[in-house]
Amino acid sequence: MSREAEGSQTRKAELALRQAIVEGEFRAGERLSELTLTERFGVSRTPVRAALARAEAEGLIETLPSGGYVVRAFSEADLTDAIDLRGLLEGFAARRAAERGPSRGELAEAKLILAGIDKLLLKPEMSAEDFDTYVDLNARFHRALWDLAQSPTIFREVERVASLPFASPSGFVRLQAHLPEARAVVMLAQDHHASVIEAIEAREGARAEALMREHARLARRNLQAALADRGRLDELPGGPLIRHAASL
Amino acid sequence: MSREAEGSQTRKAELALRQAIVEGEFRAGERLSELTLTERFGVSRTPVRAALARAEAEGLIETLPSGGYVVRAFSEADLTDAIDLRGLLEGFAARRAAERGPSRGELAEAKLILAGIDKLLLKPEMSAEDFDTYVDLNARFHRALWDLAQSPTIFREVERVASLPFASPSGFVRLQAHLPEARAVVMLAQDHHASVIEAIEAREGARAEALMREHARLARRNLQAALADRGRLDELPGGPLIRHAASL
DNA sequence: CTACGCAATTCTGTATACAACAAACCAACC
DNA sequence: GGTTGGTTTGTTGTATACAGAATTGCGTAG
Repeated sequence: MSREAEGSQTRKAELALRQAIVEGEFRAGERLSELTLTERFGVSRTPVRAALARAEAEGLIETLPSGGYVVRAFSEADLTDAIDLRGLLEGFAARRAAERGPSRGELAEAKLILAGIDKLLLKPEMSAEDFDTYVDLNARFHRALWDLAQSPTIFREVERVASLPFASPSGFVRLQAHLPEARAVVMLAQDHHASVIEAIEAREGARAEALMREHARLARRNLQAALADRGRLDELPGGPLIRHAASL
Repeated sequence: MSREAEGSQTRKAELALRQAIVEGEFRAGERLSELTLTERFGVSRTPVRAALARAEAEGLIETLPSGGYVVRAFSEADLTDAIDLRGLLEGFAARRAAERGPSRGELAEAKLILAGIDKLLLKPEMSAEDFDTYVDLNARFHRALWDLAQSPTIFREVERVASLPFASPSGFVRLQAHLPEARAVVMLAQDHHASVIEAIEAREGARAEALMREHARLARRNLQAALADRGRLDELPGGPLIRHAASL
């Protein structure tokens, strides 16, 4: 059976494992027994094993010296590093795109997404549904940007770094939803988006790079705000995996 | 049995597979049958499977839509992208190190390695053995640099990007060995090394970053030289995996 | 009450059997 | 001769049995 098949047991185990970890159903540092996961996911050990190997490659879990896996614990420094790394790679992608000079057609998709977000921002108030739409459009914009570098290698690595729930471009966006300044942050982010496309079009590589680096700092800002009042963090994807200075 | 154990069948398969691929024992695009590898490595399918999964995570092979793996083919663009990516991440590590300001003790190891390379360069001519020593010291210097950022996340990613044979800091060094300008390139590289440590010590983050990016360009220069006369490339680790414009 | 050692259990590493799928091949028919 | 159909072979996906190692818990001795 194909590895990418929807009905594949391996895929089933991968998705279930990923979801269980990200939703905090295991405590950070908890050992993941293959047999336990076998019962839980309703598949045999072989697919579970494959899922564990993949999760380790993604950085969600880590191996014990004596064998087996434990759920990884993330420090605050890990989070900011991951976010910065994402910004670094997105900045690189943007610079490459600018230096290469994409055609008008290649830029079309990104501009279309931008217009969609602009339209959302026209509304005086954003509903929860609007916010979902925004999260989706935001994710799509970032992927479109990665694609503009026209480099499978770069795409691969930035996708990888952004696969951690915290480092994802949409990772902390949801956290703003209930914050009063949410709208302002979204508008700021959208200005970054528009500026980076403008920079790419004008072949201003350094500017495009700097913009994406700064853009990632918005995520760090949201992270800081979330860390300030602890409660919010747990409702975040992957939130429970964050190890706090207090609980060290 | 531990996954890291030396005698582990999985480890055996991982090493054997990696070596076989890098040494070009498979053609690029060739399908890797699990059963074939099973015979070849003298282990069962389970460890072979684990080795394949790992090799895919490292980017040496890729999955077919219908299942199974094929040896990845690298275009020239893939190589330069991988090298640039390594430079980007090493630059980030260097900048982080500079901004953080490592203690004298933390810098000691890097300086020791630098001194070792300086000593090698004092000799009027470098023997093959000297070159091996240089390759080793060079690799150690780079790892020491990655470590100076004091960030497991950054270390992890730069190590990952540098795990591809071409992107490795020592990837193209061996290629210079027989070139007349080898000595000059090594001296240039060593100046980069010394300068980046100096920049880190002086907390000059932007300079440290720029230096490491430029440092990686040396690898690109070597790559260009190697591509110019095709013969040399095959004796390189991973060389046979490079797909040429001519053979497209 | 604590510390040490032994035993039982649980876990992972490994091999292998079985089933479903894909591709290649051959043959027959148009 | 080309195409289509079925068959056959090889491949991967999955489950599971077995062995060795690690961990846990208990009992005992100090």
